Amino acid sequence: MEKFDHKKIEQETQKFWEESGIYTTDLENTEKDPYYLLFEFPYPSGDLHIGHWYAFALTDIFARFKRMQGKNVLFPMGFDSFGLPAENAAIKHGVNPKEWTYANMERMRTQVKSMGTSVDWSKEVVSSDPEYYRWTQWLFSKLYEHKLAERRNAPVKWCPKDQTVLANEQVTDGKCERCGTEVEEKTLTQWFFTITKYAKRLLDDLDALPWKEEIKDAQRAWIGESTGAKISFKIADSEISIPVFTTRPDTLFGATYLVLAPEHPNLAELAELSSNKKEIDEYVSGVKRKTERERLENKEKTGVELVGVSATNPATGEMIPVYTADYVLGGYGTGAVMAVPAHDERDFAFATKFKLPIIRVVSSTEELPYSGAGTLENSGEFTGRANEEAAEAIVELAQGKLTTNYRIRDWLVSRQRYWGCPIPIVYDPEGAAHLIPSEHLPWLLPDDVDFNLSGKSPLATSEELKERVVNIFGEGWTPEYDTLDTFVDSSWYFLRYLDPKDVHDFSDQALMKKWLPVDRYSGGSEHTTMHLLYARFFHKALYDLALVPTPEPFNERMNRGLIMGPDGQKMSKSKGNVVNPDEFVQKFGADAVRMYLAFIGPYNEPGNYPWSLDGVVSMRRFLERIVWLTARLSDQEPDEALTKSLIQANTKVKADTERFKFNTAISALMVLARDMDGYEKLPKSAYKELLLLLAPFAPHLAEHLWRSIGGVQSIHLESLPEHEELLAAESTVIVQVNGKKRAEILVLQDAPQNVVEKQATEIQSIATLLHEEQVSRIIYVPGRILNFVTKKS
RNA sequence: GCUGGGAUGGCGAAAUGGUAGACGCGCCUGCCUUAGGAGCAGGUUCCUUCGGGAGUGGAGGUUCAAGUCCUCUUCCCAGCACCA
Repeated sequence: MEKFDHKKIEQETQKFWEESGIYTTDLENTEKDPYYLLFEFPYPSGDLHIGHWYAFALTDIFARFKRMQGKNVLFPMGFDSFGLPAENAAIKHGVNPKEWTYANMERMRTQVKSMGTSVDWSKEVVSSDPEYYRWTQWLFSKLYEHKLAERRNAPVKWCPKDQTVLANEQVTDGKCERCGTEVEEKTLTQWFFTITKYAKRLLDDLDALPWKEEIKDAQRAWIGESTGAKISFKIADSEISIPVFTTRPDTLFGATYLVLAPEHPNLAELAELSSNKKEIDEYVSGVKRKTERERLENKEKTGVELVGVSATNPATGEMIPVYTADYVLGGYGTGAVMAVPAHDERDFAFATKFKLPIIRVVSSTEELPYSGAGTLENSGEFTGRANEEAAEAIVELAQGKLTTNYRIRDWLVSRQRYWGCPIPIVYDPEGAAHLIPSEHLPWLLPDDVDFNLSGKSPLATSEELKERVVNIFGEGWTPEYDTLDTFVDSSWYFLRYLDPKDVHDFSDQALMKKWLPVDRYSGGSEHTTMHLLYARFFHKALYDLALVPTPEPFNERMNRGLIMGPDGQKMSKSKGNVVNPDEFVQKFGADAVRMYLAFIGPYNEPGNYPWSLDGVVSMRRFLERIVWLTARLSDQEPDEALTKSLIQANTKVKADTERFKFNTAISALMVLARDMDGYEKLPKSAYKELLLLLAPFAPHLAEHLWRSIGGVQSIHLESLPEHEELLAAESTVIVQVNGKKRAEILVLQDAPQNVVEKQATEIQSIATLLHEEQVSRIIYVPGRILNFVTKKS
C-alpha cells in the first residue's frame, strides 16, 4: 500500500504545476466563458496566518471548481503594499519601509504557493510599484480634471497616534479604525473625492446587485438618505442668511431658536456682531479640545447664546435667538438647524436647559417632545391641516426648497504619511494647485525623508522633492507633501490585473469589456462600508469618464467569516493567540489544512470559528482513507448501489460548492468514500470520479493519485464528471399516523397510492395503531410520505 | 434608540413545509500495538416502567404535517447612531 507522504506529494505537484504553467489564464481566449474570481489583495504584513489561508485557499477551491466546469477562470493576486505598518516598522526598527515591504511580499509569495493555490502570478500587481502608482496618479488626475477631486478646508478626523487625518469610514465608535486611538476633530485643508455627488446612484444601484441584503443594508445605512427641505433664516441687521436642513418643515411655526455647529463657517462673523464674543470663542475652542468620544459621551446639552444676534423665523416673522452648540454637527446638512423643541428630543432637552420657549405645533395626546404625525396647531393659515400634507406649502411660504440630504461625507483622501502614493499636485508661487503633467508620472516617492512623526507630512523633509519641483516647474513652486489613502490604490487594482504591464494605459479597454464586472468577489465584512463603497464610487466615476465599460465593478459579493484564536478571541499579536499554519501544514499537509477550514462552516455566512487542531486531524484521516482505497482498485463496472452513491455525491458536491457551502460538499465526499470502503474490488472508474470531485478541495493529493493511476494530464485540467439523472426504481416512503413517523416502507417509484396504502397497512404496528381509530384522511406525497389522519379536523 | 441577521446535542454544524441532529470533533465501551496528537469496531439529544414519551430560546397560531410560514416575546451578534 502506498504511503501518504504529503511533503513529497506537495513538492512534486507544486513543481509540476509551476513547470506546466497550467494556471496562466489566456485573457484573449474566445472558446471558453470568462469567469473572473477575485479576492481582496492582502497587505504584506509579513506573517501569513491562518486567516490568510481562510481567505485565499478557500477561494482557490472555487477557482479550481469553476475551471473544471469548463470556464476560463481569471484568479489573480497582488499586494496592497502601501500603508502604515511599513512606516511604523521604519520608525520603530529603523528599517527602510520599501525593503521591509518587498521582503515581506517575497516571503508571502512562497507561502501562498505552499497552500496549493492556483493563482495566476503572471497578472500580479503591487500597488507600491511605480509602474502601478503611476496609474493611480493618472486616475487621480482624471478625477481632478472633472472636479471629482478637490482641495478644501473642512472639519476632519485626526488620529493623534498615527499623526494623520482619517476618512469618516475609518473611524469606528470615535476611534481610529487602525490603531484604536480616540480621534480628534480638526479643521484643515485637505484633498477630498466628492463621493457625495454619487450618493444617490450608489444607493439606487444597490437594488440590482445580487448581494446579500445585510451587505446592501449596511451600505444604505452608511449613505443615509433623508428627505426634507432647506430653509434660510435671515440674521437681523446683517446681510447674512443661515440655511438649515430639516426633515420636518411642517413644524416650522414651532422653530423657536436657531443653532449653529461650532464649526459653522459663519460663526466667527456672527460672533463679531454679538456682545459676548469672548464667551463664544471659549466655547468653540473648548469643543475643539474634546475628542469625538468626549463630545458624544456628555449627554447633557451644552451651548452658548450669541447675545444680541437674532434671526427671523420665515414662517412667523418673529425674531428668535441664535445659539452655537456641539449637538449640531458641522459636517451634516448645512451645519445649522432650526430648533423645534416641541417635536424633537434633542431640541427639547436643550430648550429645557436654556429655558427657551416650547411651542407645540402638531397636536397629540402624547407628551412633548412628540415626533409623530397629527393635525397642525399654532401654525397660522395651516392650523387644522394634517402636518404631512401641509409640509410642502410651508416650505413654499418660507421660500425654502425641498431637498434630499445624505449622511455620507466626501472621501478624505490625503494622508500625512510617507509610505503611500504621492498626490500628483504642485503649487505655484501663489499657492494655487496644479496637476503634474502626465509626462512626469510616475511622480516618485522620494527616499530622503525623516519618518519620525512630527504631525507634518514626512515628505516635507525631502530636499530632493523640493529640488525636483523647482527644477521642473520653476522657482517658488512647491510640492504637495501628502500621500493618498491606500483605499485609493485598492479602488482599481482589479482593473490592472487584466493588463498588469501596460505602460501606455491603466488597463485594456477590450479586455475590460470582456471580463468586467468581476463575477464573484470574496472578502471581509469589515470592508462593507470602506473598500466596497470606495471601489463602487471610483468605478462609477471612471464609468462616467468612459474609462471603464460597466457602472458597477463587482457582481456577486461574498463576505467570509473570521478564524478566531484557540481561546475563542480574535487573533492578535498582543493577545499572543495568533495561529501560524506552518506547523500544521508540516504535520498534516496543506490539503488537510485547506479542507478543515472549508469544513468548519458555510463560507458565505460569516461566523467566528475558534481554531482547533482536532479538526485538521480528522481531515488527515479522511485523506488517508482515500489513499488506502487505491489498494483495492479493479476494472469492474460500478454496480447499481455505487452508481447511486456517485450520482448523489456528484449532485451535492456541485450544488454546494457553487453556493460556497464547502462544508456540506465535503460531507458528501466523506459519505461517498465511506460507501466505497464497502467494496473489496473497487471499480477504478468510480474512484476516478471521487478524485475529480475531490480535486478542488485537496489539489495536491488528487493530482498525485490521479497521475499514479494513469491520468496523463493534470487532474485540474479535467472536467467534473457528468451523470444522467438516474431515476431510482424504488424509494423509501415514510409512513406516518397523524404526522408521526411510525414505519418506513420500500415501494416501487411509480406505485399507485392504493398499493402503497395496502403495503403500509399490512405492517403489524401500523395495523394496530389504525385498528381502534377511524381514518378520516390519507395524504400521499409520492415517493416520500404516507400520512394516515385519524382525528377529525 | 434605529436597521439588519441569528438562537438546533458537550462543540462546529446539517435539514426544496415532509424521517430533526447528515458529516465531523469530543466523549464512552471494546480491540489492535510499531504506545501514535494520524489505527479498527460499536455507541453517543433528553427522559423511560424499554411499550414508548418529549424535543430546534419562550408563548400562541396556520397546516394532514412546522427548526422552516404568521403574531407576540426574550436573549445574542453586526451595522448605524446628538444625522436635525
